Amino acid sequence: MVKAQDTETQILDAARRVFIRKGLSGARMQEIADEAGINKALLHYYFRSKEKLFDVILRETFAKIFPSLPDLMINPQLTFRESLTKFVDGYITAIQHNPFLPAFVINEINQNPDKIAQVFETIGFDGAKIKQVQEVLPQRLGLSKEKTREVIVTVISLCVFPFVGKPVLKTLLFDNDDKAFEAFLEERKARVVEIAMSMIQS
Amino acid sequence: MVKAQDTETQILDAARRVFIRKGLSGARMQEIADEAGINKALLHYYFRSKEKLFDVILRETFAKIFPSLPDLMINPQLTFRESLTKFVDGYITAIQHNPFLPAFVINEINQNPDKIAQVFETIGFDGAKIKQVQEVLPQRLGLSKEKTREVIVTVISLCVFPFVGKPVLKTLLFDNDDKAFEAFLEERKARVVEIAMSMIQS
DNA sequence: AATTATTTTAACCATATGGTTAATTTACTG
DNA sequence: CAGTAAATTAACCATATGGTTAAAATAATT
Repeated sequence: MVKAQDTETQILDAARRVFIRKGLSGARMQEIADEAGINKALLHYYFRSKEKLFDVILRETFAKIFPSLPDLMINPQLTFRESLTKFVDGYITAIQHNPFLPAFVINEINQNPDKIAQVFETIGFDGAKIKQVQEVLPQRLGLSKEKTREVIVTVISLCVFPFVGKPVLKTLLFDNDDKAFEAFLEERKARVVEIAMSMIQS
Repeated sequence: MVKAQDTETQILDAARRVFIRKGLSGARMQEIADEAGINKALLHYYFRSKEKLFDVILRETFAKIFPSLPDLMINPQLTFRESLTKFVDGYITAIQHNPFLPAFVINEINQNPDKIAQVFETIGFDGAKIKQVQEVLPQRLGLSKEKTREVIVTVISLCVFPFVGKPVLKTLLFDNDDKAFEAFLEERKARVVEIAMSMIQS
């Protein structure tokens, strides 16, 4: 049983790469097996079916892409501005390391919205925690529930969209210059905080 | 030849629905044929292959989702605020009528970024027009090229992201209340303008 | 009406694909 | 080391899938 854990990990690594690149319907079990350097039957031996394997990856990816939003409010040692800066910085940096995750999640969730409930539970975002976010954050910001939602949607939109829209934005605004686009994302971290703060003050 | 045009339209209507719902790899020629109420061979008779049919839909969809950005600057009778309001309003409304287009475009373009050049040309966004946007708009706003990009990315992010992130946002912030989410989008039209304007003034 | 051209369909075809199985190899245990 | 359990593989299988074809139906032309 020395190789068991190892094989499982190899499969997950390969599956992650292939699923994120091609999506559920675009991925091929044979391709995953090849990329893992193992026999295709092993995929079923360890994970039973394509769907099951996919679900593991989807949940795992979800966990990566939903950083602890609660951190935004739970830490009372920091001012809100500091919390927000930390959040935006960490979030954009995380996506920079996995730039294809957002498009992957968006696509698969839109394809199968019913999965969202289970997936959220898997990562510990149950109803209780959701309510917590919905109630504690407005209190801390001294804003209405509605206004708080505005701020959250704004922050997330600004952090995530540039990554999913990258091919188009790069073509339209950056003359396909990768370096320039990366630099832009870097500057954005501070800018997003400014935009959000100005919403709160007004 | 009375039915020719009609059949072609029926195929396109069906293909649009299926491709946008399932994407290129998820769509099935048989499903498109069934939805169009015709024999599968007709799909190939009219459009040769799945890819060719898909490309027609992708280009068409692209045209829908890239409204005349140039309008933002060409019309000098309006103040910039008025232009922007018109743009944001029109853009969000357009997406409201086709809420799945953004996720579709994002997914397919990320899957195949090389297609972006041809697709852009098809809708008349050639190099010349792109340069025009990049140069005229900063001039009109009295901002640097960089700052102008910030504003554009912000506006597009804020307009588009809520639609692609809808399942997640609805669960997380709106207790899955569709009505509430729609109302939020409606309010957003004005809010997005405010955010963009405050960026310009500072 | 007869002939020709176009449109439509049913039946196929080759291949791809997710999944299974029986046998083989490797690792573990007494 | 023999025997058992777990891991791995090659060969299959049933079905789905994009695409083709030859014949039938419909429309256009003379």
